[in-house]
Amino acid sequence: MPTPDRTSLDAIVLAARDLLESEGLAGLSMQAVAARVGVRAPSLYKRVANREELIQFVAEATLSELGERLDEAGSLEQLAGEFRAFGHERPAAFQLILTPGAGTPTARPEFGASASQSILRLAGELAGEERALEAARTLTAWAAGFVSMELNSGFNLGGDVDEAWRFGLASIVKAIGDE
Amino acid sequence: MPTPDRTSLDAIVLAARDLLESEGLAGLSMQAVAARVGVRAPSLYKRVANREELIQFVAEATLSELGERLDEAGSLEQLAGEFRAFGHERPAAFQLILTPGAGTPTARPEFGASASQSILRLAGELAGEERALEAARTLTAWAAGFVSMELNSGFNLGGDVDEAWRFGLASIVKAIGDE
DNA sequence: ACCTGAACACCGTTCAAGT
DNA sequence: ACCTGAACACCGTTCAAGT
Repeated sequence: MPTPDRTSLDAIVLAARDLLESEGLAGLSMQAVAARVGVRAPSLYKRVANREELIQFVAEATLSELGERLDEAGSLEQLAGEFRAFGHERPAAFQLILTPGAGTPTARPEFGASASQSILRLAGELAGEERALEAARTLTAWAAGFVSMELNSGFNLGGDVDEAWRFGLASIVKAIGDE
Repeated sequence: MPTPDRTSLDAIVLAARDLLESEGLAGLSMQAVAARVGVRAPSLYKRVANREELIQFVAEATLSELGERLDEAGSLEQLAGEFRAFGHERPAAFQLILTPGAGTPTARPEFGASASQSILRLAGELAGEERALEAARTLTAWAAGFVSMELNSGFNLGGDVDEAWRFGLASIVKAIGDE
C-alpha cells in the first residue's frame, strides 16, 4: 500500500543548496539535508544515489542559474559584472562550480557549455568569430581568478579592490578588441 | 623518564603534503598522517593543535615553495610559466593556497605577501611603480583563473589550451605595459 | 615527555523490518 | 513504495593509563 511521498528531489536539492551556502560544503551532510526536508538520512537514498550525486545536482542547478543571469548581459563589461555579483552572493556555490577541487563531484559538461553561451557570443562580436573562443577564455579566466581571490582573501596587500577590477576589466576588453 | 621522539613536526607536515597530493584534502586524515609517520593519531596532537592547524602548515609550506620558484623568474612571462607549471605538478596544493574555500584553513597573510614579491617587482618594472599593484593583480587573477580552470576541466569547449594560454598571456602583458 | 587504547560524538551507507 | 532504526566502517578529538 503506497504512502504519499514526504519529500521530493527538488526539495532535497534546494535544502542542499541552502546548507552549502550557510554551512559550507562540509556542512552539506546527508543528515543535515534530511533534517531540513523532514525525513531521516536513509530515505534520501530513494531520490539520490549518494552524497556525491546530490552535490553534482547542486553544481548543475547553480550553473543553470548563473547561465540565465549571464544571458541578460548586453556587453562583456555587464556580463563580467553579473559574474562577479553572483560570486559575492553565492560564494560557496560559485566555488563549487569553478574550483571544486579533486574529489568533489562536478556538473556534467553540457551544463558548463550552456553557461558559456553568452560570453562566447559577446566575445565573438568584439574579437571576431575565429578569435571568440580564446577571447572568451581570457576574460573568463581573469574574472574567475579575480573573484576567487576576492572570496578567498587573496588580495592581502591593500589597495582598492574595485579599482583593480575596473583596471583589469578595461585592460582585458581592450586587449581582446585589438585582435 | 623521557623517551626519544618517534616523529617530528617536519615529518608530519611532509606526510600531510604527500597525502594531500595523492589522496586529496579529504584523504589528509589524522589517522592516515599518523600511519605514515609511524605513530597513532592521538600522538599527532603533541605537535599540532588539530587537523586545521596541520592543513594551515601545509598551505604555508606550499606558499613558501611557490615563492622560491617565482623568485627565479626574470620576466613576467617566465613567472607566469613557472606558476602554471607549479599548478600542474601540485594541483591539490595549488588549489589549497589559491581557492581553499570557506571552512578550509588558510596560510597566515605574511606567507601570501612573501610569495607575491617577485610579481610585484616585475610588474613594477613594466607598468611603473604606481601601477604595479593593479598590474600584478590583473596578471595574477588571470593566471590563477586559467590554471584553476585547467585543473578543474573548466575548458570543455575544445580548442588548444596552450594556444589560449599564449594568447591570454600576450594580451595581458601588452595591456599592462600600455599603462 | 611522549605514546597508546578506549571512548565519544559525529559521518555516509546498507538493509531488514515496518506501514 | 516509501520510510525507519539499527548496524557497520569510518572520521576528529579527548583523556586516563602506561613507559
